[in-house]
Amino acid sequence: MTDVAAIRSALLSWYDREARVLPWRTGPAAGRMGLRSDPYRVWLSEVMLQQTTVPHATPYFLAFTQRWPTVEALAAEQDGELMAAWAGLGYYARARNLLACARAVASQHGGEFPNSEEGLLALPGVGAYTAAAVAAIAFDRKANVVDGNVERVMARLFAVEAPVPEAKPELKRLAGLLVTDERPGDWAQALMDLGATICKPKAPLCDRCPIELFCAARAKGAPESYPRRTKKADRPRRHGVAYIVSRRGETALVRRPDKGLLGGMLGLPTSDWRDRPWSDDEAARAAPILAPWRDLGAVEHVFTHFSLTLRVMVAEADVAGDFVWTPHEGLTALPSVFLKAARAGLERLV
DNA sequence: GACACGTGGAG
DNA sequence: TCTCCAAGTGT
Repeated sequence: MTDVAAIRSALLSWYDREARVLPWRTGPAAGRMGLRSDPYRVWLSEVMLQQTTVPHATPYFLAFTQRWPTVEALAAEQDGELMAAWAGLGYYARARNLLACARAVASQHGGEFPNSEEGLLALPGVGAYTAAAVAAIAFDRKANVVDGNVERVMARLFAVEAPVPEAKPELKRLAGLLVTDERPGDWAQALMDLGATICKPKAPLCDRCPIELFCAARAKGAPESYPRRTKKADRPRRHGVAYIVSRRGETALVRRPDKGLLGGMLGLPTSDWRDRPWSDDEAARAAPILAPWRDLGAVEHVFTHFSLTLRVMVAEADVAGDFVWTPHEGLTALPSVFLKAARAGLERLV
């Protein structure tokens, strides 16, 4: 691997010129002065960015850091407030783990994040990637930071023929060959920036790539065909009913159990989500209260592992019950699937 | 190792 | 419309 030094030099130079300005990054000037990023902000950004695009996560990052400037402030927040602030970002286990992690750091680590990969890895919601990323970016520790971007860059740089996910260990090994003690945080971010802006999944911009000359996939003429992938299984469809119980301009919500889909979030009461559609009678029987239900049509929503056809039913009912009553105009801090159902329902209600 | 777990943008 | 997939983790 005589090219290691040349590849590193080319990519780090590119990063020094082209690094994107992102709210969780300190500027290159601060980096040269030896200033590290705030571990809290680095950690928060890394968790938010898991399986999530920069444009989607950015407004949440800004809102969170304004409202909770420190890990202690976050640790002191109520569960429900945190979950509401996370609504719309998806993968809600991240939010539950975020709070658990903040509380662990506050109560067991004196408010300071562990500064080693191993220590970070022990925290809730911090896996191999996030531990390595925070260690490298916030603490300047040498770490092999491997996310989807890095896997793609490695698959192309070395023209790895094995398909992912089978090739993941090999891709990680290859990434490790390029890691040194020099500028670990910048190296990790350079590699990820390259993957995000140049070495994109489709239509990579090879003519702008600083390491094009080293790229085996480019030499073969089909960089976009890496990494090889195995076919994905078809996404099944499920059917459910969501119920809008309306009372004087308010709607009944329920807190979902911590485990499972949309865990810990507020949502509309629903039936089970099953393989077969729901008839009117079945929908009425599965409802949270006895009432004259009106059919308001259906909405479609796609989750990672299934598609959902969700019928929306509405009833006016002056009931008590174990509900969280929320004004119609306040139905904003909900998972997107319920936002979709509530909006469709309330539109058609008028 | 396989699967559960959200969402929205791009092509 | 439809497929892909984005700075992954927990079980």
